[in-house]
Amino acid sequence: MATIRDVAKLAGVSVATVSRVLNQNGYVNEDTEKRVKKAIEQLNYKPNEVARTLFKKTSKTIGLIVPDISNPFFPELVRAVEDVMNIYDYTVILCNSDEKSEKEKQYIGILKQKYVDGIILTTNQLESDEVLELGVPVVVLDRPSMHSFPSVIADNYGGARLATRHLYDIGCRKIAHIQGPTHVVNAMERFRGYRDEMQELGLWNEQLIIQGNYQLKQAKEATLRALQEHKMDGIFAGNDAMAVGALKAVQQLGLRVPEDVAIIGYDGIPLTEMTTPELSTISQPIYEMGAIAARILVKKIEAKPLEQLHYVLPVKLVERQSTQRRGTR
Amino acid sequence: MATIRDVAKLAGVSVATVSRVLNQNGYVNEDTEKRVKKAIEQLNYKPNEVARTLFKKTSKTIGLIVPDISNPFFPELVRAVEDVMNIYDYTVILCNSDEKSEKEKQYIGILKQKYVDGIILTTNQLESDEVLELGVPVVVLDRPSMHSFPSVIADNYGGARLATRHLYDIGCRKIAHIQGPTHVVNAMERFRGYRDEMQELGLWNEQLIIQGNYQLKQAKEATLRALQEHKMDGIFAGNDAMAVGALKAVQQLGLRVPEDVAIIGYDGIPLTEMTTPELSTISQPIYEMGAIAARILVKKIEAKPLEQLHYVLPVKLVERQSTQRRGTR
DNA sequence: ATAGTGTATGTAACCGGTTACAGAGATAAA
DNA sequence: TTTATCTCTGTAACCGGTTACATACACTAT
Repeated sequence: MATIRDVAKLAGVSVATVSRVLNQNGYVNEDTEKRVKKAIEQLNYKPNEVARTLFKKTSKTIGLIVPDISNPFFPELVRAVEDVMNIYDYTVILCNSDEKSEKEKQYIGILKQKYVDGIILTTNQLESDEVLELGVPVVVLDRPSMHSFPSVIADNYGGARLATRHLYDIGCRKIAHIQGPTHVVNAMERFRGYRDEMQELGLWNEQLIIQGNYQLKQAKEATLRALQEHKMDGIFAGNDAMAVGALKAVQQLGLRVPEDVAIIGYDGIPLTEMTTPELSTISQPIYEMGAIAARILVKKIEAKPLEQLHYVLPVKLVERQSTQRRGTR
Repeated sequence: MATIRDVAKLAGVSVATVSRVLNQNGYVNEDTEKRVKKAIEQLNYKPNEVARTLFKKTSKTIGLIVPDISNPFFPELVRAVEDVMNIYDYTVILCNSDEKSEKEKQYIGILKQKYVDGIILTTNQLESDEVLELGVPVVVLDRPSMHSFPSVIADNYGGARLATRHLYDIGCRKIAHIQGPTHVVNAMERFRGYRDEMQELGLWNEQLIIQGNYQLKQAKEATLRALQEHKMDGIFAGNDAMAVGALKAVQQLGLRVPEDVAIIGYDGIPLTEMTTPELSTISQPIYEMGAIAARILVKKIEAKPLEQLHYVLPVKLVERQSTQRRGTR
């Protein structure tokens, strides 16, 4: 690999001049510039990013910490971040934390050592102190913001009310909720939305709460048990995977969806279009969330002002077959 | 951030000694080592990876180029790579190429500038010259190897024969194949396996080939048309997404799966367990493929000998409801 | 004639590590 | 006693860029 000194020698100038040509700053004579450019071409010279990083203390790289890329919610989010960062010439280091603060801390340490310019964090485990101290721009994604970090989330509370209300509107009166892990903030927000809506409708009943832990299998098992113990005609699942679990449970007991039990999920991952019947869901603007987080991070890195610190994006009710009923009931 | 010189000063030694302590090489007196370690602790010193990289020309970072992380085949693969690389203290830069050689080339250039220690490539577009010249260890994943690069793939040809044979075994005689893009090598391998098996069974009929382009929607449309034109009692889809498309088409026409038309997919992504009926599929050891590719890359980086250059991993028939028939026919 | 400004380029320090090399003391071997 | 070897440590060059500073020349204003 050619270095800047090779280029300088070939062009008959000093390294400083080559650097000036590369970075388009300082004075350089037109002819000199041409000579340098020709030398660069001839040697197929590409500046060494590492040397540049060492001096400039900016690596054009960011860290993206997600719980688990193989959880179907995250690929689209990651894709969005990568797309936007690519536009601004940043590279993305992907880290899977499994929601373990151990791994998160470890990764944050490594990322700092590599001089990343910023970090996008999808987590709710990390004690904020650790993050606060890290001296690198951070954007919190899909989890409520800690302290003063910019954050991007969707309206979990509102979405949950929307889902619950939708089941009511199509005629459901015994509406169960399959709940995600109690330590995950967005799961609790969705639960709150469900509870408030149910109370307002005068339908609240604690027995209609099912624990699904955001997992298909657990949701299915728990729904099977619940269906045998209590009557219900609608299920609002805290995420789409659990909605599939519920769907399977209902079908396994010989009940029809949506005729006997209507089901609605949450997230709007592609999977919801693949089941039979297709699942209604509250769709989050996943790609947009990632894209906005990335853009905010770039702004923070470049020390530009943010128009807004906390973004709460609207969600959308997507009606599909699993909540399609003929008016009456 | 403290530097090695800060540590040296605090411990009353030279930077060379600190470096020796850090890297456990050269002679260092026990007492001195203790003093240095104490200073490191006190300053919470972490060596600057960038400076280290510049000198050593190894960044403990690799590049992973996939077509599109939001394609459900890849998250598990990426996860596997990340997991294994993490064990060996490597960090992973994720790149989405969209199968465009433009983007691939661009990324490869950037990765080189960042001194990545190796690259895992999931592609079939890149002209091998470009890759050959890049002077960085490369492992080719999920696509047949180019030249002398190590490669990890699953047995596409054998899997396709297995799928076709399975449909035959459960009684199907008019077995259609939904084909992936003709420029994608593994799609063609699967087609070849289907064709050879069909010819051996004496069932070969060109009219039973459906173009699905690896896309759910296109597969569904094409299958709808095909079902109206030709009789068929079995469908082997080139990937799972297209199998879902076929399933939807069959159901939309009021036919039953598996009674009227049996369906089998390919890949074994989690989605196949979520449909109703659940989809039979040829399951590739996705995680293992990623993990092996990562391990090979580490070996190449560390210049250790490889036991094997080309890995062709076995696939597995996963029988689910979509091909479940009562013996006779 | 002189000072001031803009243009053009080079020298060398610097970023924060690693390591070749040199030097010094201690110990063992001849 | 001399020499060789081992242990321990420091100095300084190096990795490949960037940039502060110095220098030099051309041109303009006074």
